[in-house]
Amino acid sequence: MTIKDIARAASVSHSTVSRALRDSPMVGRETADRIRRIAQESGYRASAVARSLATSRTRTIGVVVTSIADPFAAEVVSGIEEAADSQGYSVILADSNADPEREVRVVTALQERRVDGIVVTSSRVGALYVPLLAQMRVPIVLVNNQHPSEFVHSVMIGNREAALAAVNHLVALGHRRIAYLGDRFGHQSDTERFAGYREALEQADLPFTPELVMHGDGKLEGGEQAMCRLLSLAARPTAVFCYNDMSAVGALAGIRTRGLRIPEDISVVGFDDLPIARYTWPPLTTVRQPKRQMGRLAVERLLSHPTGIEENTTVPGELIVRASTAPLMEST
Amino acid sequence: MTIKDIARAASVSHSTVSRALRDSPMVGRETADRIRRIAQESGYRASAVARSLATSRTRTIGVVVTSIADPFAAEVVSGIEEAADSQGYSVILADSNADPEREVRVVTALQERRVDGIVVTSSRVGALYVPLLAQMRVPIVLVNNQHPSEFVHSVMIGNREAALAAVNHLVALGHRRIAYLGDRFGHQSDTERFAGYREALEQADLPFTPELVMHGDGKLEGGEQAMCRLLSLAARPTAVFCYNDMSAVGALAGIRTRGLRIPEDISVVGFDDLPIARYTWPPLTTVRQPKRQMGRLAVERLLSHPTGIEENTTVPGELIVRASTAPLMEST
DNA sequence: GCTGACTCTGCACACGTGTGCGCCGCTCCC
DNA sequence: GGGAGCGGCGCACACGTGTGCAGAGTCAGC
Repeated sequence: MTIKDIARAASVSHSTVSRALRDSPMVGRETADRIRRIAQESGYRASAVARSLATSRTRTIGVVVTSIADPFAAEVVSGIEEAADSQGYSVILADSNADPEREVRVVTALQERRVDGIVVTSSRVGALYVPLLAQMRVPIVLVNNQHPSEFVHSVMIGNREAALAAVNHLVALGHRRIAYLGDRFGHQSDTERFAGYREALEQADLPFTPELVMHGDGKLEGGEQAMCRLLSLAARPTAVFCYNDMSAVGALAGIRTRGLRIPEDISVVGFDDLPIARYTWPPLTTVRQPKRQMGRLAVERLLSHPTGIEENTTVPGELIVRASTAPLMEST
Repeated sequence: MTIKDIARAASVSHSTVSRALRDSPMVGRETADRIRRIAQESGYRASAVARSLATSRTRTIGVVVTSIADPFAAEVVSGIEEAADSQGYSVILADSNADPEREVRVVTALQERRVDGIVVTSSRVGALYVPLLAQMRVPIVLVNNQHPSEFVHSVMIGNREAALAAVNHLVALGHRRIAYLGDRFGHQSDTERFAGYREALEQADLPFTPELVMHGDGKLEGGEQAMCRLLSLAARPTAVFCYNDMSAVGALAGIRTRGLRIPEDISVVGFDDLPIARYTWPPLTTVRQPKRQMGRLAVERLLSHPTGIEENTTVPGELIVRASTAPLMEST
């Protein structure tokens, strides 16, 4: 069932059909109506692949994630999908699963599929495929990451400021031994949140203690393990600022396994404000990222700057205080 | 940069280049090597869209989800991606966001993009787009859902048996007032899990009490609200079997807000075994679904049964007993 | 040396849609 | 009445790759 079949049925040329279906003013009123009726009745669906070949635009965007099972990435992708759909674009999902070999494979695939743009979320700085991406003549938007290069835009959260606010919150509650539970993969977000942490300590005239910095994997397991290491310290922290909510939830579990109470014995702050954050016990104090909106913004940047100069958009985080943080107890 | 440019550089016809790059035995050894070297050096990437047009196969599979932000769907998609990648297929993600209008839009898009197959996960029975799907001449696999139709395969968990085992576990612990916290969208999974619940009651000679059945939305909010309704009953349940882990986590929060303890006052069982289930407090007793494997299986079915007769694959669930369930206390 | 078989390469067309340009017929105006 | 202008339509080619078939070249066997 192609455009030619419609043409035959309507006794016109295929060009006229093509124009009629695309609402071109070049075709007469009733001819167009007749053609559209026939197309409708026969259940005709234009071939996007033929159209792509002819127009050299595919109306697809590639989305690269480290893992779609990561809730943060999933929320961002949800926003991307929404914006893409509303503009008539489709999303090709490329899950690298943090496997370097697979990273280059999926990026090669996106290149062959001639996607009109690429959004990369939660990538590691210096990942193998970044140079590959750069050589494609296609706009790229990095979410929560930056890369010095042309064709690369970014949508970021104000990491340093948000981390500063989160740690200031702990300081204001009287905490002095505040740990940082980071991520070990060298994300730019981690570096910047850590910088905010240090800045808060400095502003409060608190000493920076290297032992109070531990690295997880940004996931539940790593968060728990890193927390356990923190709890084994001779002088353990009374509060922890975590790289993200998943780490924080892991930390909550680690703390409870030791028989300690939250927030009485130790306060915990996360980052992301995943849906689950309201439902942990106790509910998690965290920094809200407008994850869906960031996804939508990424698509907007992509489609409005076909190949312009680099542009970096920063959205603010918002500290959400719940019950996992409390004033320092006198006992310590 | 096309196949013709390579042809010119190698002083051969474009046909020979096409064959050389596809490792056809029809082309001479050193000619092929020369062509491949030139292609390599010039960074040539074949156009998947032109190839698709010529071969009328796109090597893409469409994945329809109600929401990619749902952790169960995300895990399944992760498995789908993995299997697709290993077979050289790409995934087009179509997130319907439970919006009927958008459902038909995304399915139309998949149709126009000429995907080679479709996996639908967590759909609602009788969703608007199911007939649309059926009329495409493309293999379809439903995950945790079935639909009587040709071209439709399915990969399911043994819902009834698993639910039976879960509720039997509660019965064995001495519980007699066991609630079912379901889903209100009419998923087939919900119906089947509910059937397993009733069967377990029957086998244990326990009466079925309609008030003990409440419906959430399969997400955190709905789980909490439904749980609150259950706790408002004059004779409240001592155990709850939940449709899925997200509902269960919501239920945990609802129970705690009432100042009750888990599992001392009330036992909770989930379904899915999401990563988070090990990290709730207390860790959640639940039924494990091999989510990634189900995704991989779906792709396998898709690619091995281009258009054969309908085939239904069922994988078993596994009860994982953790700390959210305990023997009934004497007090009640 | 001729013939047949085999290897390698190129020609030409196909896939389905978009589009520049030319042609036809009508209308309007001088 | 003739020419200009214009609306409506078709011709032909383009997009980049795959492939059936024919033809050119080589080699071995008789």
